[in-house]
Amino acid sequence: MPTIYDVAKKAGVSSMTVSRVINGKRDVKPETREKVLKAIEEIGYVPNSLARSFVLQKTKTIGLVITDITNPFFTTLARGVEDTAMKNQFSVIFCNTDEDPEKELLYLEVLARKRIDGVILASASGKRAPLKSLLIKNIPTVLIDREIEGLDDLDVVKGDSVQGAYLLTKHLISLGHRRIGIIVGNRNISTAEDRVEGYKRALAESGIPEDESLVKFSQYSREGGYNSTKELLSLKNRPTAIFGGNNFIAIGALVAIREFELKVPDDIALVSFDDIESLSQVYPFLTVVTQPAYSMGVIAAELLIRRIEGRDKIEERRKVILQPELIVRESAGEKLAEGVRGEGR
Amino acid sequence: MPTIYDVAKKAGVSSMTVSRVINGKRDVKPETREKVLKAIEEIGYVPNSLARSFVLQKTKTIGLVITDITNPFFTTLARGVEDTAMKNQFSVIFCNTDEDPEKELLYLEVLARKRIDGVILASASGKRAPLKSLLIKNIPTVLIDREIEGLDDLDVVKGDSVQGAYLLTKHLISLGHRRIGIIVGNRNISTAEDRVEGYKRALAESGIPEDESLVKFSQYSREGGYNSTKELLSLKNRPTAIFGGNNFIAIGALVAIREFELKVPDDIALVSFDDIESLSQVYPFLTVVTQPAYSMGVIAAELLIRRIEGRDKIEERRKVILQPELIVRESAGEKLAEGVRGEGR
DNA sequence: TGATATACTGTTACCAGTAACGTAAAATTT
DNA sequence: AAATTTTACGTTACTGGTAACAGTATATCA
Repeated sequence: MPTIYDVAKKAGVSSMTVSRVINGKRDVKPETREKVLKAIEEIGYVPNSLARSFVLQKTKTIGLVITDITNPFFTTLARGVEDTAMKNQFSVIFCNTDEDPEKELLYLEVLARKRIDGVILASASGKRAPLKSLLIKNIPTVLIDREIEGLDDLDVVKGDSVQGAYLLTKHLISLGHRRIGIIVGNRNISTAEDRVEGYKRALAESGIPEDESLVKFSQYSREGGYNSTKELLSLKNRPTAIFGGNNFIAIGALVAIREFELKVPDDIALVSFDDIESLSQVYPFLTVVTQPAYSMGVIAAELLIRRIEGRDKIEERRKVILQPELIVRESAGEKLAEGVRGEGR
Repeated sequence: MPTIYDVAKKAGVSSMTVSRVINGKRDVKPETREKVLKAIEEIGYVPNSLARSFVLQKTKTIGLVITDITNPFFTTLARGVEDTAMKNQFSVIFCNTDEDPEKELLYLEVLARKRIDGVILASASGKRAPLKSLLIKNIPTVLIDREIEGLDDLDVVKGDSVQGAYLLTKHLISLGHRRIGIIVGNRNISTAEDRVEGYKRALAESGIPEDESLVKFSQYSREGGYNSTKELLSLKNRPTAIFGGNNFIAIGALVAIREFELKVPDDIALVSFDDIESLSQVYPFLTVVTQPAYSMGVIAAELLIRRIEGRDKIEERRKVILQPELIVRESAGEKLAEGVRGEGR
């Protein structure tokens, strides 16, 4: 593969002149520029950003570490990150951790070795933070969706899980539900705790006593939703509504509910944190709280890139909290509820 | 950031010895290895793969160029690619072209500059192939999902679109439909042509005359599906069934159908090429032909990596064609159809 | 016991760019 | 016309690894 020296020789100039032409620097006579451009064309020269990155100590690449690109929330978020990166001439390396802290660590190590300029991280590690090692190595990092305890100096872009869960729970309560099961992810993950907190706040506000058997810290996955829902449905005093802590949990819950030969919303209500766009467009059924995933990705990427480019040198740590939105559809039995509420229950 | 020389000095050895330890080469005395490992630990050394890639001329990175990660088909495919890459210690840079050949070209240029080891490409360019320039530069490439005319020497992994469309059309015909509208992507894209071909083959086999007004080369997007469906529904002689050329088109079609205040499947049948997993789990309604997207990603990545590692030196170009599967659900009016067929229509 | 093989470690050169500095020629100022 | 500035280049050194080769010390062999 031809190098900058091949071009230089062909054009009868030094490699520095070629370098200047490629990088659009001034200090090159127009005729010289033409000569060089022609040589590049003829030779079919493609600059080697590897070498460039190596001397400049910047790679124009960021890492995106999420749990699963297959989750529509992260898909959309990833799209926001990529679009923004692209706009700023950055590339994105993407990594799926599957909620496995070890895999996360492995990926971060790889990314650090590649000397990426920064990381956007939806961490699976939560409280235990072995990844500290990495972050200490001074890679600019923006946490997304989830916070990490003990790393309070990092930028964060996330949704307001407490408020979202509060809204959703309130909605269920307003429809007459008093026994509401909630299923969230692993206790280590900040969103899991936050969503339970919002849920409990709504209960408290309505004077409904907490029942720990209705609160399931499980996994943010279909299996998690499925298993925990079966547990909830097997309770002597079965809940009348289930709050799926994310979209995958809600899907798993639905499968379990179907297995119990129950109907949503007639026999049991089901709501979800995070929408599933492709579903809602076809079948606007699930009542959900939705987060601006795309914006989240965009904002995180912008923040990170600004940090990388050093435009934010003086600035303090940033924490961006985006507000969720309640979208009422049918899965909580809204129509039925009209009547229930009408009876002044 | 510490370098290999810092480690070497600390351990009292040469940089080569450190290099050997890092890369697990033999020829290092156990005690020396220990010394080096200790120094690495103490200094917090992270190898610089940038420098390594630079001298070794390989980056352990592949590029994944698709049209839109937001499309569940590509999401799943991407996951297959990433998992396989990860397993082989490769990273993945991902790129969304939005079916824009210029963006595609831009990305390929960036990837070439980064000296990635290979590309997996779902091209938006189709017949015009400006990307030839890139491929000529000898980057191992595997085409995925779509072929490119004139580039017959590249490996391909794709679904059998002709067969898939044939199955789906046959199914509609078996349910009594004779006027079937089909909407696919841009004519440049191989899957668009293939799907129309399969559709026509099924029609011909059943002695149904072609009607070009029922064949829409549009865009593989919701808007494409939406607009073309409106056109189809505005025909004097409206089709009784619509074949969405991919999942996004089907979603757009559904929106348009709803706007016309038509019911699926009572007033009109709708089928789709490519499933939408999160939808079908919640609401198994759409009758579809589905492709093994994950496997497609895995196979493409394996093929590419084998090529990169040179294990396939002698081997000819590979073409892997995966078979689609018809999943009959409700959106083509299957139950109703029983009756229709019963009447021997 | 000397010759030869083996195990281990170091030296040198190179990968493809760019920053920083240097310099000659042209342009401008005095 | 000489001095000074500006323009347009070139030279050198360096980025952090590794391949290839070169030792040296120790083990094995004839």
